[in-house]
Amino acid sequence: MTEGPTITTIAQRAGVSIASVSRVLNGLPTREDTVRRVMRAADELGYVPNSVARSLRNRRTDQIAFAMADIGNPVYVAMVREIQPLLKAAGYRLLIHSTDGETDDELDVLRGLRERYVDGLIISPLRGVTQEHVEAIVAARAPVVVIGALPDDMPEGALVDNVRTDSRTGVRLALDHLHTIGRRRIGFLNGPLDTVPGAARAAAYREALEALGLPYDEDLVEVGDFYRDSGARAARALLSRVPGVDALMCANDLIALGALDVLREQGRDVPGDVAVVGMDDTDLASVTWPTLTSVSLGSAERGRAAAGLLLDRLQNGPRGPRVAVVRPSLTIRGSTTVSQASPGGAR
Amino acid sequence: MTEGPTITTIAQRAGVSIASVSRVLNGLPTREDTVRRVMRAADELGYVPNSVARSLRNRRTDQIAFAMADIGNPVYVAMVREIQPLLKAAGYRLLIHSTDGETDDELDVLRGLRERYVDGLIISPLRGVTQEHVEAIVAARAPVVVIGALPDDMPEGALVDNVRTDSRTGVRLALDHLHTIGRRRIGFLNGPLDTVPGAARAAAYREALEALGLPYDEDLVEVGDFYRDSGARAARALLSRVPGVDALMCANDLIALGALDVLREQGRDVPGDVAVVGMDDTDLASVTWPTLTSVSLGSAERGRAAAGLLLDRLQNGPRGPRVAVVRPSLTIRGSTTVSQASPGGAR
DNA sequence: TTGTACGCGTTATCAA
DNA sequence: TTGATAACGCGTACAA
Repeated sequence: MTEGPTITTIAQRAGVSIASVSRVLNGLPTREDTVRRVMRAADELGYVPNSVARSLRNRRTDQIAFAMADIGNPVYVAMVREIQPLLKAAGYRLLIHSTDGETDDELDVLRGLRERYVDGLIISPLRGVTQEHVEAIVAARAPVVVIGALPDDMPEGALVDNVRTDSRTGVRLALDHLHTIGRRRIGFLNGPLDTVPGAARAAAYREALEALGLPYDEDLVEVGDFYRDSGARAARALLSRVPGVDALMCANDLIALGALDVLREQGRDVPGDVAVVGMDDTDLASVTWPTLTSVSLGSAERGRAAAGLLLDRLQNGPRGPRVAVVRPSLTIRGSTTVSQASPGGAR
Repeated sequence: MTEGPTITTIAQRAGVSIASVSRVLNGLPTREDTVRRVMRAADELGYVPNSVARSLRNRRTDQIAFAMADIGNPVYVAMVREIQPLLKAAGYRLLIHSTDGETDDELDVLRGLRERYVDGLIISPLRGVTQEHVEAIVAARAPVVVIGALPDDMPEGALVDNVRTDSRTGVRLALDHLHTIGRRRIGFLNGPLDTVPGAARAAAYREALEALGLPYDEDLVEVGDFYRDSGARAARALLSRVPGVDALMCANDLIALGALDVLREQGRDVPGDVAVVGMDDTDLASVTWPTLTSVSLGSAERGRAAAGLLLDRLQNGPRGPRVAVVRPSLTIRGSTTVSQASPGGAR
């Protein structure tokens, strides 16, 4: 009772061999009488197959892992939310790894693949895919989907698919919008430059300015972390350095929250005095006041695409590396449009 | 190369038996020369132990599952965020199950424990622990921690610990606060009554009113779902039925968001005309405008406590069922205090 | 149609 | 100190 029935227990009880039990349990053709006796015994014993033993034999765990920097970040929550039901529907369990964005932790996860405790992995490396990442992926012998940028020179043998977004275009959409509503002194609050998003968005900001014929002024740029308080610090610094700023482009929504805090604290009207745009279009964007215009990088779509690619590879066997690109879009809300900014009317 | 080295491969290469390989790998006393040869062979082959085989042999998976209604809910995110690092530090991997609050899915998870794919489970049943839950827990033979209420009559043999909060006291804190700031017509926006939190909070609301000597008026109560749009609907209904309401107690923060939406839309000042209190004290509460006073039910603490209880049981063997109670507290913000409500001054 | 026997990769016991 | 060997629970050739 305390140890749980196995097919051997059933075999004894039903008076047949373990092979017959296994056959019945797996629905292979068996004499009807045998089927009945086995099923009966299994029922009475409350038999449940041991998934570990099955995994050892079948060389598959029916588990998939998702590794990202921080499960507290709404972007990753959105991804998990899409990934989970897809995996579940396909019969896989989901493991979660939070890496804190530490490259070492990411490498541990990738190397851990060799222990074969999962059939595949979705990973979103925060600071980019290093040579060591690549080596670990090649050595993994389990399919990996990378959400984010991948080096151009991936080795042939790597079982890897790639889901990426185009934050360049994303930033461009935002700056175009700000330009359209008449803003010309557009500040930029970025995250760390040694992260993939940070670096990409920095470059994109310059490019977008150029395309708009606006000068690049490094006084308008502030670098911090991807958090709210850091965003507030950065905003404060930028506003005191360049009081005439009429728009703030923020590298993510949390930074934008911090910026909104400071603007409110200083009594500056949003978007009247300063328009604000966030990035990632998280749930937070519709909660702030004014609501936050934000560049959507399609977190949900990226999650879905990643799960889709992985499942396809798992179910339909080997295929060449693939890339899925999710197009960014701009969700315009109150922080850049007066109409929505004060629905209550005069107040 | 494609199949991965095992201890047998190593044994051949090192010219020793698999037993010796195993000993060396597990750090058991071995002749130094043997150690060197084995380690060398293992290194050269890039050996990594197969976790599934090890699990089969050791009867432990080093995995723990957390099952909750919806990973998109900030309450559960807060829990996961605490649970994950604790498990990781103790050498366990984390599996996530989203049950959508469906009792059937919860039962599937509980029954799935018999497949032995995890060493333990933390579960937060949305609609309460039914007789079927209890049976599954007893049959599980793996330790379970339930976050939420547990029936009084749990059978002896159940390996179950319990983490609960006291939402009665939580609601009481909120209503006391509202009463203190002079509110007397306190509406209540609740979630479904067939959920554990919904039922508990409904009762708590009545009790708290009574304690304050305020009459219970069913016109002041609206029942919907635990979501923002539902909260908005409920608020609209309540406000049109009883325009003179001077406070809204909301059964969670999402409902409160919806209420804030409606109040703003109707041009009612918060907290001047109507004070609002949420519940759960999620990250959202500090993002809204005005910021949201909210009853903290200690999601993070509950997560931590649950992980602690489970790990303790796993590491230190059997012990009687335990209960950890997390005390609620009230985080006062702008939606109930004028001072914080308009920091920008006259505007 | 059924049963025997082996292998999946480890760990642990028991002789030698 | 070491090697042969037996589990762990399941699936499946192969032979009967």
